[in-house]
Amino acid sequence: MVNINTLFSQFEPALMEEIIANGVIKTIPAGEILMRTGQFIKSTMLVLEGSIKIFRENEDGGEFLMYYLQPGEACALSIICAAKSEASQIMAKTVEETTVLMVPLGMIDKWMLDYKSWYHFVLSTYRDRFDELLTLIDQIAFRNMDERLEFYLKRHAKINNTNTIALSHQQIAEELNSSREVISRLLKKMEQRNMVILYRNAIELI
Amino acid sequence: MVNINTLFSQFEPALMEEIIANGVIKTIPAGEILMRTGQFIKSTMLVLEGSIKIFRENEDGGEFLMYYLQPGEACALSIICAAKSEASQIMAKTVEETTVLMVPLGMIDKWMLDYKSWYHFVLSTYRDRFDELLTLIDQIAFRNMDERLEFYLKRHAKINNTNTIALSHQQIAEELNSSREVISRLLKKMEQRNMVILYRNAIELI
DNA sequence: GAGATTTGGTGACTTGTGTTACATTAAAAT
DNA sequence: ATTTTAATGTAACACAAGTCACCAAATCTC
Repeated sequence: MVNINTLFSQFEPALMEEIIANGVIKTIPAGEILMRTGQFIKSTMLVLEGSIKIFRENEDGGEFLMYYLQPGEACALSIICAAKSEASQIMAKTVEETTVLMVPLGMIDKWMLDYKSWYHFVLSTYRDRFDELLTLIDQIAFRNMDERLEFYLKRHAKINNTNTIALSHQQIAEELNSSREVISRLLKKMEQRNMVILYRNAIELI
Repeated sequence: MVNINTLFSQFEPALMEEIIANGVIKTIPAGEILMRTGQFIKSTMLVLEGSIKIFRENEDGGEFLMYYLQPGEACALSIICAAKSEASQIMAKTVEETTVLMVPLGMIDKWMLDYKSWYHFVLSTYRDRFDELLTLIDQIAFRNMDERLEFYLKRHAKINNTNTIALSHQQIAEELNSSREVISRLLKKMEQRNMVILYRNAIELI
């Protein structure tokens, strides 16, 4: 069982009680789509365990990575859309079995006024996602694929707290909106420069 | 004199009074830098007249366009940047003579709790900028330069409410992080397809 | 174990776009 | 009016990255 109090220790006790009273804890298997482009958002969620990938789908079904939601984080877009009851522009999918706390839309507005810690949490969530998008724009606007790949691998390693990235070249290519051959080629070059060791379905950073 | 009441008609009277009491109206000449990468922000601003360009500077001084702030809009980033001690990666600059209403940062938090219309305004500002960044990511991740140029011209025309875009090829190239020759080439092709008419320092959309 | 599928490696080619170099024309400055 | 500067046109080339074709090895399925 996840300890919500530890994960969201910044919340004041009264807010925590309300969250527990109004929220629904749900465990979702890996690879499930949580939000589809154009879909209306009925509730927001706080991630308790696992991780959620936020991405944009291209014409060929490639899942262009925007960022990951980790435990202790919330979906910024759902909070914003909640206020306006508008359709989402992005897709969300669990990358592993994930436990979330679903919070009804009505509560979000209410808590903003009632709890300073919630207000700061929401603003900080929004700020962090904004920053993440700025970094992404930086990458795709100014960096070549070799730099983007390196950045991607390092970030992946950091998030999963390991030096071994368990992904196929094909999966990486899709998340970077590139092609398998290009990624294979660049990875081989990185291996020759002793930056990585390549295995089947795995890449070790050194 | 600009009519603040018309521009921000959604604000409740009490809020409007506070805005007028606490805000400072300032007119800034064209081409002035309002926010520099890494700068600390002391106040946020509501645009009353003119327009402000939000962009990212690349190594060569090119001003990669993110979006424009128009009358009736506020700078979402100023709130975001203020709370973060780390360097903001964006810059803001007036594109024409611009009148803004400067609001001390302390007021922003306060009004969020006191005035529902302010709360909705700020959240809606966030949401709109987020949307704008998503559209930008879409463009640079999935579109070729010809499509991006077309999108850029149409948006520019729409914002300025005219079919004639008064920009040099060089300026356009910088905002799209491309080069002058490439833009000239693509514009010529568009002219041959009867999509535009090219003048010196101006492009007419047809 | 045989065949099918997934994953990765690689060479040849194509395309989009950035670069270099220089010419031409319009506008501004003198 | 002449000179200077800024804006635009264009050809030739370079390079990153996408595509095609095919192969080899690992893994899964029956």
